[in-house]
Amino acid sequence: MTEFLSQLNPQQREAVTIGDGPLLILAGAGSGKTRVIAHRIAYLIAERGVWPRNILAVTFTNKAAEEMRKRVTRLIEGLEIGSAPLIATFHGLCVRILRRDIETLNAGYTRSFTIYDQDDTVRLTRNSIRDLGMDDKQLTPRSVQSTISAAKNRGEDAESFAARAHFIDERRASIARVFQLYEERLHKNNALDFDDLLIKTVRLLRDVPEVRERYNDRFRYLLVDEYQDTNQLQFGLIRLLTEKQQNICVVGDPDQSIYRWRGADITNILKFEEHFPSAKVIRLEENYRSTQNILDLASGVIKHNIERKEKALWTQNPAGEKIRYYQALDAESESRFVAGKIQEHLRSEPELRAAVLYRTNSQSRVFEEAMRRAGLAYNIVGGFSFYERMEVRDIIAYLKLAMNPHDSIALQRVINTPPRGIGKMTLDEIDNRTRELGISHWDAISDLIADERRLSARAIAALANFQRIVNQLALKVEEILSTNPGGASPEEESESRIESASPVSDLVKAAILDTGYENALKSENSDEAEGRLENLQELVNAAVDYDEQGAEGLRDFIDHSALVADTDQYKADVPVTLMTAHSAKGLEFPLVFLVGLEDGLFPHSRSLSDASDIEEERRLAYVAMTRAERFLYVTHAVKRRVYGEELASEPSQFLNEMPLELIEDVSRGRSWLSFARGSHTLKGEAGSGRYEDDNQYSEAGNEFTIEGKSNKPGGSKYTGKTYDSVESVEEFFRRRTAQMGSPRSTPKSQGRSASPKPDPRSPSPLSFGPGSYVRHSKYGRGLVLRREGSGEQTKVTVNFPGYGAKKLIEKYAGLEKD
DNA sequence: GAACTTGCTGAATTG
DNA sequence: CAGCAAGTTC
Repeated sequence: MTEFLSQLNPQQREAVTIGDGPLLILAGAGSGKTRVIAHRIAYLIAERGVWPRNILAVTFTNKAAEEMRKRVTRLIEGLEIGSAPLIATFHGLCVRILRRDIETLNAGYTRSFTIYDQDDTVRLTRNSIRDLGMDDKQLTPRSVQSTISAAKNRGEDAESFAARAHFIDERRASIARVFQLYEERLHKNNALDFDDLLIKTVRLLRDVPEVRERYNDRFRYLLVDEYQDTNQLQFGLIRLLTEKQQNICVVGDPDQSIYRWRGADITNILKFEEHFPSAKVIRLEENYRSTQNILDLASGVIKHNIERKEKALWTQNPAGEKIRYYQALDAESESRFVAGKIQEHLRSEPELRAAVLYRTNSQSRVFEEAMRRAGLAYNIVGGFSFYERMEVRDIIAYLKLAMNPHDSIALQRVINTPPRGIGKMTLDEIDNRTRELGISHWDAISDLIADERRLSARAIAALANFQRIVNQLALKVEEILSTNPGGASPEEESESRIESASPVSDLVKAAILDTGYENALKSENSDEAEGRLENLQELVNAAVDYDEQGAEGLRDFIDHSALVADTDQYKADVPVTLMTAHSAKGLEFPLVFLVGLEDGLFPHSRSLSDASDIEEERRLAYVAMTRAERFLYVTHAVKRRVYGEELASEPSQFLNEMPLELIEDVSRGRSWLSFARGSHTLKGEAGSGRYEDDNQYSEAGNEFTIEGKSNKPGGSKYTGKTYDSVESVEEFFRRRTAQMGSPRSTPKSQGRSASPKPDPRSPSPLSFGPGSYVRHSKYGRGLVLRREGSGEQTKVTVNFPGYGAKKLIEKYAGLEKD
């Protein structure tokens, strides 16, 4: 059984076989990270006699968990083992623990709590804002919810948030009030949001020693994947779970930390050895995935991060093809290029799998269309997943309601879906009642029906109808619950019961039929309704998987629908996969297209103002590039529609950070790259000197510690020219203007690119067009990159050497012509 | 009360 | 260009 060790290199083998105690595996991209975890699990079971149920492996995504499960199963196939190791996502693990033990927390939650997903929490936030008499236009539910979530992730509760908010500003104080009401209502509804899943679990383990003890005994070996992305709460969870045994093995790569915005704390991995003093550290630095060229390209980019420790990732793979670069006119032509290239590759290698990686989900649509036109089978990961479809969520809401009619969010969602004559007036009345008596919406309905005076007979009838529907469904749930006690001992089960072979899917069917949902769709008679019906059929199919678990299965099924956010299980045999760079983490493809490499898109505009945000973007680009095994294409478009408006877009700075000698230009006509090359030789700098590091860091060895944020560079870190550098931008504009003048340049569309929208209305004397120099009192001399808006709101983006690009309101910036 | 129309504002990444 | 909310009409 040790034969599987022979497939590993010495470092991997050590990581797999090393004994108990804390272990940190620093695994570069493509170094066989998942493989090592899977092997370690198998090794623990097969060679060290660890009981599988004592092993817990935690991942971030369902996809990763799935993959891990598959690999482990393959490795331990044929062994006589009674149980399987638990491989789950953080959230999945928490649900599991809470479903069992939350009541011991004595905080008023019951084991049948509901999970609110993003959609639910935003609704709840909106309700809270309104009920506090605030304006949900000034305080948009979405942004308030994300502020709340960020606070919860920092470990702040409503009270401490409020205490601090007081000193900040009015807006913050308002959010604090919403926060409080939001929490109150979650609690009243016996509901937990995603953050609560972690928070409550940590609290449970912290406050209830018996429970902590039990899980410490149960999970004697804990393995964590993508450790660089853990946040404070997850760290807390890990520490509590390993308190006793200290058998904690984490795997991660600081260069692939891309979830800071979600509270991920990179110091978790950087300080692992401080947190677990007896920790051993193993580095995996040989890359098995990519060609030398791809690796060099990715390294060339990630090198520009300052908050980083140099790492020696290497490969024995051949240099391979050059990286191909394409400059497209717009998003459509970009997608056409990609589809065309995929076809070309498939012609010579029909088995090749391709991935198209973009920064934002909204980019997917164009590619989807291009694939369809090209007749390429594709699938999309992320974006609107199956479980986010309206009709699917409606049916789930009915099921939730059947299990817990006091779930007000679910109730509000479906009380009049399909339309059954419960209108605004009636709903308002229910709301009033709810508030007056401090009861749930469900109770308010009974109350109003009994009252008779407050509503018209017609409204009362409609409410009674709704009540009947939910009750009927609840009754079915109860029936099945009593006849199919999932999880009960087998003997008990075998006697007297008319067991349904398909309890869960039957309930889903009932929720579709008995609520009038199906009829409403059928009578619509449209293609859209047709599609929805198909989706619901699909939902029933999905439920079948849970039938064998009996009644417990319904709970699991509903949990699953909340926790499976990405369209998991992208079929590996489909030739093309479209997804965000984030979703691609952990995957690999022979052929990769990294698209939309434009300033403001990738790196995303929201990150431009903050240096460490840019660094995270760069890591994201690094993740994307290192997904490629053999062929990598990088593309960008010259213009793109944003908000339905066509805007000129500049090449991403990341393009300029790529070692240009590795790149082959396959654009039609002159491109940014030919410009970049031209300027390069013009300056007569030696190719190798271009990205020279004056590195204070690369020599410092392989300590994966951050060199402190104090890295105030006297200048920028490298001496080469970046896209941002004043000279290169200047040259770029010169080139562009020259190009535009030439009669052979592409007709009409190109005229807009150099200066987006010269506004005819405000020929202000203070207008600084792109390409001109300005002087700022604080930042000094800079070059105008872009100009947008008009009149009072004219904003200019100016690049100041040493400070980076700043967006300024022209009117207030006090700029002078230089 | 429901269906339709207009008008407005606002998208990053995920479990 | 969306998705949503308020306004309008039947």
